Amino acid sequence: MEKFSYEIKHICKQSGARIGVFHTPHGDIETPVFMPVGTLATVKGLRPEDLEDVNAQIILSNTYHLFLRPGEDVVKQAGGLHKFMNWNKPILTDSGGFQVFSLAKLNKITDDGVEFQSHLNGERLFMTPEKCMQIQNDLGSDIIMAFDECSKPGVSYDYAKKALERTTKWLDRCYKAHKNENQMLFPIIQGNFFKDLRERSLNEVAPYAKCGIAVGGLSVGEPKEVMYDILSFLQDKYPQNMPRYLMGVGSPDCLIEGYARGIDMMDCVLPTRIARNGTAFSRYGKIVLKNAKYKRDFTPLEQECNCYTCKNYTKAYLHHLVKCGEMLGAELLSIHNIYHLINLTDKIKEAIMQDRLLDFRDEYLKDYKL
RNA sequence: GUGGAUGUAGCGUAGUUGGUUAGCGCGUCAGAUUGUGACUCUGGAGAUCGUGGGUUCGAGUCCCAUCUUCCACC
Repeated sequence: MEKFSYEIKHICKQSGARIGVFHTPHGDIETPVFMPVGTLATVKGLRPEDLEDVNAQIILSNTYHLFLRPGEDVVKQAGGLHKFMNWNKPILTDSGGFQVFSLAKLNKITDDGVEFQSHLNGERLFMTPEKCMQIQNDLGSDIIMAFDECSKPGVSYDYAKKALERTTKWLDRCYKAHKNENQMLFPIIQGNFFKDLRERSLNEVAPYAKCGIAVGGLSVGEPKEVMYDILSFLQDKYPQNMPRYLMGVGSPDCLIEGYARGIDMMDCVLPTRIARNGTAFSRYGKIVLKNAKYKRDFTPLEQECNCYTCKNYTKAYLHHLVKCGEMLGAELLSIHNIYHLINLTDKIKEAIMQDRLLDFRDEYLKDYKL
């Protein structure tokens, strides 16, 4: 019996957005799904119980970070990532491809792999597709990502082409090195902002996609319209019978726009990062809790929100916590922000079910301040 | 009462032999954050330099008076 499969339950007639169930060894995931990010084997500020409370179905963790600290051997010895961090639902690990480019001091990219310096201590290290697979195999996540090269916005056509070709070659090596049938390998589509390169990348990596494919290299600083345009272009070209994962997105508006373009899975650090800096999502836009106008606002972040934070705390209290730099403020805001995106995804599911996601988007964005 | 010290933004302070628009930290106000280096980054507002007079081309800086606070002595 296959350990992974994807069942499509409904396709929105208006947008093409899908509702489905992704079966994995650690349980089913209803899509569309928003995945909170837990880089260092913890979603910052939330206990696993909190994640359950906000209805998180799957979380993300990170190969690059866990490789550097504590080391994949430690996680393996602990019995795998699920046991190590006490989270028994599905986990997706990012490959470290992005981090090697965004965090580490990059020394050299060759066809063989990437030489980089650890952001922790400057140690020179070498990452290859094979090493990346070995680390993710040891971590024991359910979904593992291919080691890719995420080219930056603004690079030349020729460089973007070279990066996508290398990504495909590395994918082939990932595929050959990966043996664990309890882990699904997601290929990643690159190609920067050139449509023909995107299409080419999709066609090259699709044969390696068994139950899931990802779009990388977007939401890296380009205008949103550029991302939406690429996503629209790709929408009818993906393999149909598997989930599509848009990496690193997003904000509430990006979630809606992404799902409306046939994306099934997204992840983003935004809800937890802005929470740590004192900002909350709301139906009408961001709430910056630092602002003085909340000093005596004894109402919840959102009256109608059912999250733990909104049910028990006022904006005045959150304002106080944020102003004092108290960690509870970051925790409560993280809970709310993740709940907000997951709850929004639930509303989107309803709209897909009713074949009216585009109407829903227009209604939603009309009152949403970007 | 006498002698000494002190006074610069809400708080703490820098300011050279007198020399452009009085600098900094905290606080304050507002923005940013998208496959995560938690507690970050960017920007704004806020000072008739205790008060009054004098010297000087020019005074936070020098002189006189006065007030505040603190210390010591009677």
